[in-house]
Amino acid sequence: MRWGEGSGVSADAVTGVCRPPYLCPVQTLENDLKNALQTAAQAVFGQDIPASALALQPTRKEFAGSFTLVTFPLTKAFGKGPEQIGQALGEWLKTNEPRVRGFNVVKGFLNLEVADAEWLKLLHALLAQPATAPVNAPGVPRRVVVEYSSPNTNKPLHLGHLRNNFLGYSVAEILKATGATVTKANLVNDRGIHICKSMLAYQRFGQGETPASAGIKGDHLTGKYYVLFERHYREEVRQLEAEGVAPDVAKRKAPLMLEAQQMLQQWEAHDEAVVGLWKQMNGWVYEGFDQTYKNIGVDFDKFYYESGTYLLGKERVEEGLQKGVFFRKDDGSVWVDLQAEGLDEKLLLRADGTSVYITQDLGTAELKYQDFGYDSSIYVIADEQNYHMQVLQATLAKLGKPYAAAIHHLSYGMVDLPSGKMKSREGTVVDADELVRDMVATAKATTLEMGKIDGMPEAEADELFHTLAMGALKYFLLKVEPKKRMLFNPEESINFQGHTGPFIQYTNARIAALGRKSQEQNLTGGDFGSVTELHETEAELIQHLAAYPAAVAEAARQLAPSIISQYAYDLAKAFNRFYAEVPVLAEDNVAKRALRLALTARVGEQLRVSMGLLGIRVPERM
RNA sequence: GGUUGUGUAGCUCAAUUGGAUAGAGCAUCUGACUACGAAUCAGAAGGUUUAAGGUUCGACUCCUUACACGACCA
Repeated sequence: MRWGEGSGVSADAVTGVCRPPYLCPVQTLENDLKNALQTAAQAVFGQDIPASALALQPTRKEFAGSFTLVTFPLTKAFGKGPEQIGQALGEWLKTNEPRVRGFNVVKGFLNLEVADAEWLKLLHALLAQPATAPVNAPGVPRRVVVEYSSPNTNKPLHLGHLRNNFLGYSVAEILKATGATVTKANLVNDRGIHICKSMLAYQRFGQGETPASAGIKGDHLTGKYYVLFERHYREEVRQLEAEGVAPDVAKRKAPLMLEAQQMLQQWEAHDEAVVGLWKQMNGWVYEGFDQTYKNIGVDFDKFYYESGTYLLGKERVEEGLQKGVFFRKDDGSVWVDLQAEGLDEKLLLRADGTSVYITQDLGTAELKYQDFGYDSSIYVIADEQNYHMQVLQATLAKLGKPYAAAIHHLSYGMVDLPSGKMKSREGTVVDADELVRDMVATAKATTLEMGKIDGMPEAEADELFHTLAMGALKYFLLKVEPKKRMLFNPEESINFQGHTGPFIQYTNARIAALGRKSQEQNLTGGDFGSVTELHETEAELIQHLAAYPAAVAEAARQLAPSIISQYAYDLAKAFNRFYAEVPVLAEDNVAKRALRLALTARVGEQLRVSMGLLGIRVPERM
């Protein structure tokens, strides 16, 4: 990974120093404790703790304490056993460091208990900054293009696209949260043989049908003809094979395939009729995509079209030939030799001069760099393209492009169904629009059954059902680490209880209800400076709140929304524990009540912001 | 065949990048709504982390080999 080598990284981001515009309070507490540990080590052992051993980790739930130092690595340098070291450091801290209220040593682990006053200080520091303040994330690039979605215009979006869209959107938002300048780009694959297939089928069987006349979304209508092509084509192949033609020959020589190829050539030759049909059908598809994108809540700053970049790609191929890094074979086709890079020879331009996928990728990369001068260009693409992306990067490097090293493939695993892999040609896909519709229906049924939104206006209720459905779906797809394959079981996978989006949404609805009630009862605000002691669940909540910057920074470094989803879940969980254990509105002590209200409101905001990074909205009631 | 990814509780996923008794949710069982929303909380049960070696204070994590599944490249 090449994070941080780009020139646009700010000085603060590089040094890791956290300054006011950035959100970083827990780091200061951690740093204070680390400094104290260093002082203790000097005082007790006359030595420094090496930087590699100075990492504090959150203490596990089953032990007392908040931060833990692992003392095993110190045994050699200090010439003492791990327990001895822990005990000695702990005792020194307890008597000399007011931040440390107590400690315990379990084997090689020194667990530090932080004084309540310190948590209260931390809470004040947190509240002094808006929850939306950018997060200090050393090593994360500053100018980023995130390319995602990148659909083909011959069929509607399916479940696999949803994972892609949610990942891309979320990664972009997470990077933005670190203060990076992010462009969301969508490279539309609007040309090629697959497009001609649906065009050809439409010409044959369409009889002038339009989305309006058929009452079907444009992308679905076009997809219908794509499937129709495949069906007739397979029939032709079967017939040829029955006549004794070899299977691979039959596939190439079936009349429909030959016609589709001819159509592609006509398109490249700007044949008026073909281009007209192409424009018409692509227009339908874009209308359909727009609706879907809007419905699932993703957006783009910039659209690229392969029809507009493949010529630029051909220029790059020419450039490579002139530089002598590409070569031409006897049949006229152009190749690049990447064997030195551990890859293979790769075709860049066919013998007939037509482009292949990678031709247009070369053009698009160039164009993106011209437009945005990124230090990092992220491609959200399924892992079946791993090899292709390596080839692309290596080829750009051969061309000596400065941006080659900035390319990063965010590779994600396929979404499997219980019945196996989705295949659009065979119709075994989960259609995105249909899935969302089903989810909304389920959310509606579940919510109405709960009976908690009686009297809510219909429009508002419909929006709520949509918010809940998308929350469940997005959370489900984003909580899994991207590179892992995942299983989607339509009946069982989507829950509204447990480790889900709606669990977190519900937590926020409770918080919002507390907010409403405190308004009604005039219990708002107030100073809580007089509070000196905290309930265990309160301290825990503060620690979770303060962990937000670290979670965002890590998510940005790893391009892993799953880290954010885990964070939001932990925070909601901690709040629900707090909620079950201590009264908020019913607390008699005015200062304590004020503190709990402030804490509650902040948790709500933090949940809203965190879920926002996943593209999930949180409702006020549900 | 070559390259590469994955393999953790019945199921779906975690594990702060080498740290404690491997954690959550679903499903199963038990308890809690006249303090603020039970889509919640508290608890029980569920594991030889695919297998066998190795590295070390310490391995789901790193190394070697094998097995299973997937993807890509001929």
